[in-house]
Amino acid sequence: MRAIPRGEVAGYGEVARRAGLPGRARMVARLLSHNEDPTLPWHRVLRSDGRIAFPPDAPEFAEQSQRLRAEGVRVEAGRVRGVRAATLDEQIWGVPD
DNA sequence: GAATTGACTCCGT
DNA sequence: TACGGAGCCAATT
Repeated sequence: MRAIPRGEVAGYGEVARRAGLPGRARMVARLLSHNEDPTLPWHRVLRSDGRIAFPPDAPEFAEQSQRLRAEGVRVEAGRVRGVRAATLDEQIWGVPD
């Protein structure tokens, strides 16, 4: 997850796969929900459809959007624009699959 | 050990 | 793009 460059994002599934745990997207989500490490760029992790995983009324939603925008990522109504959310495996790790 | 519960994903409408 | 349904995995009840 820390390998995700500033200003880029990745999906839960992507992260799980790169961690050697295909199909464990929910596990990643669970880890994040319990994570306490402030240096972990959790805000760069989105759902497969490129949207923020929180409901728009959740306080985390605002925080994540803000953090992303602070990195130059365009966020509109909980959806991330300008970055491939589900398939930048290659873009990040140079793995063509 | 069955039922429930998510910061999930895929597919058909 | 939005919805609903089914599948999924691990932790919790």
